[in-house]
Amino acid sequence: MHIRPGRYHHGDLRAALLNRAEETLREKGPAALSLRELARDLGVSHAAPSRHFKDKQALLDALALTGFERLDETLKASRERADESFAERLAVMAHAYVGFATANAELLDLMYSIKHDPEASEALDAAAQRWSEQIVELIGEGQRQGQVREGPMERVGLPVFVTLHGYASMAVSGMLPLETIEHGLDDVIAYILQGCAPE
Amino acid sequence: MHIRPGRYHHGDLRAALLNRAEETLREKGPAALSLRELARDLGVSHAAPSRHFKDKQALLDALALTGFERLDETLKASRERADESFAERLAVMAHAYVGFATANAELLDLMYSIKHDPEASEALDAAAQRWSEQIVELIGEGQRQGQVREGPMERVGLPVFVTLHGYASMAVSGMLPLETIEHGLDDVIAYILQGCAPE
DNA sequence: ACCTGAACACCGTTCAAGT
DNA sequence: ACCTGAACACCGTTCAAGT
Repeated sequence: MHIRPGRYHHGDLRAALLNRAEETLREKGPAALSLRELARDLGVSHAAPSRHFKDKQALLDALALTGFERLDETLKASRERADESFAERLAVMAHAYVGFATANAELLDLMYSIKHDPEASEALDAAAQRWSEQIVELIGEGQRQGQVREGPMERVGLPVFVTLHGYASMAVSGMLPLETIEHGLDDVIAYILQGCAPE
Repeated sequence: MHIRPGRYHHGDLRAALLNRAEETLREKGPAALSLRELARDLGVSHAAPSRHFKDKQALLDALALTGFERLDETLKASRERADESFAERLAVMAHAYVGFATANAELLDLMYSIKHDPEASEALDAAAQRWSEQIVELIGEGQRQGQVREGPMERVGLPVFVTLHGYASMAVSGMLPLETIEHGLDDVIAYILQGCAPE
């Protein structure tokens, strides 16, 4: 078990905790996530995690943060695969977001869960803001190409944002039949295009 | 403490548990909800709840179900306040749904949380389906009035559904600034109207 | 039928103490 | 700096027993 001799069991217990937490979140759900079991899985004492996360909520917040970072990377990568037409770029981003959401359902739930601890959520808010800015850029391009109505971003971009988020959220919560998820997104994309087009 | 003599402490412990659970959910969040504390609050032993809910998840499921029922009533009531134009009816329903969501944020989160216990969620699925049928009716009226494009409901209604749900979901999760929530909905309604209009 | 009380196996968190 | 071990106050769940 000598991953890095001279540094106890782990070279990076913090990262190991986050990785393992995401696995059990995915496999057994949020209710089954316990700090003590995490510590057991990693072969450290049950008190060890407290050196890296002040409490369980801090670990969950950090986990949600990594989710936003990976989402951001996923969307950035997807944009390089898109051509220059607004419709195509919107479609690529929509599929990328919904794909991430369904592939990481429990994590997405955590990322958007209510923060009843109103401190420490600044970092999360900022991370959520960052990915919404990818939509802002997309909408801006659409406006320059005349595919999207003029107006301030809070008014023009918000509807697009909530539509994508709503689709992903419904898919994740299991309220949409699986075949609807597969075939419904293209209809939603067409509706978004029409909804934000100049009149 | 004789609420109903001859029937122990409570006339209806089940209902009392659900009521108290919703209060603490609203006031202290889902993490603070414990069966033992619920029992303590109601003056019964900690084992009493198990007579009415086989485990904690069963109580949460029942609570979510009451949420869907109240949502359904709220929406039904709102429809009586609307005139006959599609735009007006859509606006009334949108405000009613978003109003319910923000007034019952934690409960809405619970209603749409992932069911990692895939049993027993049939009743919840059915309840969610019931409120979506109110949108189906609305869309059907819009189609008959020529305000909404023709087509099967899964294709025409789904985009409207996910837009409203996405807006409510963003508002509930705290990702939208409060003033955006207030002023943004009317823009979203206009966008929905344009998005599902005949081309 | 409905509830109690004790018991069991688990938690999260803290804190002195070790290396 | 990083972790351990014991301790504390809490859980959810079960089950014999009471009324």
